[in-house]
Amino acid sequence: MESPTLDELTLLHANVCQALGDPKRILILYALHEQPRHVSLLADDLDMPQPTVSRHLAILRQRALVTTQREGTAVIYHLADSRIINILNNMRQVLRDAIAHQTTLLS
Amino acid sequence: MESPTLDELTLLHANVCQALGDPKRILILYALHEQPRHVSLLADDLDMPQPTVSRHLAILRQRALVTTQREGTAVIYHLADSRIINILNNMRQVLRDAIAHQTTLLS
DNA sequence: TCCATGTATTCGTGTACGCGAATACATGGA
DNA sequence: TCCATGTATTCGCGTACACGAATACATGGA
Repeated sequence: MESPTLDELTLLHANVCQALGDPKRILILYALHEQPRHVSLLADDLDMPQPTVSRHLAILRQRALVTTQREGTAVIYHLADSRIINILNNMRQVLRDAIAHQTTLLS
Repeated sequence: MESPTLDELTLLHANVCQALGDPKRILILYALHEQPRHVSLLADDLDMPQPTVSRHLAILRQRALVTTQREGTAVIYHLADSRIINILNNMRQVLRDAIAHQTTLLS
């Protein structure tokens, strides 16, 4: 494992942010924080097709935002780092404050 | 200004994350945190074409991540909320830790 | 081995993004 | 008004993403 240059780190950084840039993935991360789950259960709970959930989980896994653990035929997904939820919550608060300052976000 | 539903908030949340999901925009935000600047100076400092910087700034402005202030013909861009930098730094730390745990992020 | 359960992948399609190049627009001074 | 400076937008193109549908793959039990 090499130590990445600043540009490489910025690129990885952007990749992680991009992974967060989809509403379904945000819902998935919050759901996994509440309780690790296997794919089908997650699909049921969030009312999404199983292949859709699987694809999004693959992206999150590739970006190291979630981890997996096999259990028979099922694969349990966990949030990789609970600080991710803190980050998401912080962003949400900044967003709420921005809305409160009557920007044109909702147009 | 209405208060958004959970889904609307999640969508706005994703929009903000998506705005962070580009390496050039991350560099722009860090640069603006260091010092508010007008577009051309930012373009010079970051070695990007002026239209490119302008387009990225428009996206960041639309997502309420930066604010503007006219000064003659120039437009000074400011970071809207310094907490954004905290968030980015936190993400970067999580990313560094993930790399240290030898995931396959660099493949 | 065959089947059931659960997960991942492929295919085709429509949409959205990012860019370089060129150009339009806005502001202020002569 | 005309020009210079600085900023925003349009156009065309190539790429990347997200989806539904269908299907392939993996695991464990009978």
